[in-house]
Amino acid sequence: MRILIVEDEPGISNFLKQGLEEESYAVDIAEEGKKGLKMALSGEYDLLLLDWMVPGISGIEICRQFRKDFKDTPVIFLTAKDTVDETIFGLQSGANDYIKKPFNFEELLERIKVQLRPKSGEHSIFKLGEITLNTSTHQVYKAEEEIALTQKEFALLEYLMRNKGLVCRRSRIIESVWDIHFDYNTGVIDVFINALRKKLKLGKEENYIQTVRGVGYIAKEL
Amino acid sequence: MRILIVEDEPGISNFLKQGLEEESYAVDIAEEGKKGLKMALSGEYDLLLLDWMVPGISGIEICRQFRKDFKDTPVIFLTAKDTVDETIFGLQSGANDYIKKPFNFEELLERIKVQLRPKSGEHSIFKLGEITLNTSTHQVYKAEEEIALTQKEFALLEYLMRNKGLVCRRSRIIESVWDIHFDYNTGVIDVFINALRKKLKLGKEENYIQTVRGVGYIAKEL
DNA sequence: ATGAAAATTAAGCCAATCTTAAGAAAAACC
DNA sequence: GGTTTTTCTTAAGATTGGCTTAATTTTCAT
Repeated sequence: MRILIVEDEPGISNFLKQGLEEESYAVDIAEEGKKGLKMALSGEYDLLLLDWMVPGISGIEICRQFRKDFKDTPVIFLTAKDTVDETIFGLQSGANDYIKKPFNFEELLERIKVQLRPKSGEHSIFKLGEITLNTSTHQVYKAEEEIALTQKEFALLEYLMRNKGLVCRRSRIIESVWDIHFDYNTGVIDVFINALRKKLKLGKEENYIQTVRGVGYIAKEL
Repeated sequence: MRILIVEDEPGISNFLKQGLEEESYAVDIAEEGKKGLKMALSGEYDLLLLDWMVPGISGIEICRQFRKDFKDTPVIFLTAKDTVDETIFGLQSGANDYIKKPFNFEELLERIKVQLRPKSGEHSIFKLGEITLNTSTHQVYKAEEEIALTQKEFALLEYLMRNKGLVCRRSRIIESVWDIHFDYNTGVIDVFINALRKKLKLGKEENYIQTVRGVGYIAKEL
């Protein structure tokens, strides 16, 4: 899941970026309005976090422009203002939610999850055979045993399990998990798939993570 | 732990009742708003599950009324709606969480546990291996020996022990222990973790406080 | 059998964390 | 009020462990 933050205060944006990345979202930051709008219109993002006041174009204007092309991508405003009028104005310009600064990170996270849930059917717990992955506690179990995974391993497994039963193309994986949008002819994915299979002890009997030659990988029940 | 469900569809409420009882919660059901509010106000319950739409009084109104008298009892909304307004109203009326129908039972269970966790802190004594932490006397023991901790050290250890077995993200720690809601890329947490490990004499043999690279820390039994 | 794709392994680099120490802030004391 | 003591925070160097690359081996499809 990719999130774009349009916010000119590095303190806030970096805090958000770090926090959200710990929740395994891929996060980009635009510090200025025009650039933010341009990036948003690229269509690469699943959710927008807009500051009300940014240099260049205002958050409202970005939202309105963005809505012309993207009807379904959720937009959340970060706002210092909390008058009813501003709020209504923001919602009318097409925002899905707003949160007042200073905000509690967990609340923001909940709201982000709510916005993304309808699209992705997000649950914090995913299952694949006897493998259980819990995004909120960042833990993975195979049967009763806890499996220690690194961040990238976790993010990759989460991506595969989120898309259980669907073939995941290498290009998509590298985009979502690594946030790379250009050429990717390295073997990173292979290495991490390898690590996952090893740590999860997936033999030929239980190859929950199968390779789809020339395309990518698929996580599926046997 | 007693849970009250206010929900008019017998299918859903009975499903919940059965599932929750298997998890050894005591569950009562109110099928109608006014009765639900009355039962809730009896003060016998540790948690409320409110359907958004019930005959009589709406879930929101129940929540609001209930909050007047009970500030600490968690309320979770079961809602078919997920529009912005409803969500905001729900949270503003004092709900602690909400979950959208149709929901995953395990997810609901997780959320219930999260809400009830702080209450189990009423015991005020937490244990982690041979470490004992008593919030009411503000004392920490390792085996028989008392360990003198400073405020922040104590707060950090308490946070970790309250969340025993769960990965604690750095962003959450800095929010809960330091009350910092913005940029936090200082090494404060590291320093205090270090101090804790030193004072508690945690070597590689008994690393009750483990670091989870890129995410945070976890307190767990070995 | 052959070439392309994927699996596997090892090694260097880089970033996260640990550790230490010193300065700043707060609390306790006189 | 000022001094001392304790605690908190910052910063810098050392260390660890994860990420990535790249080279080699294996597998697969034609």
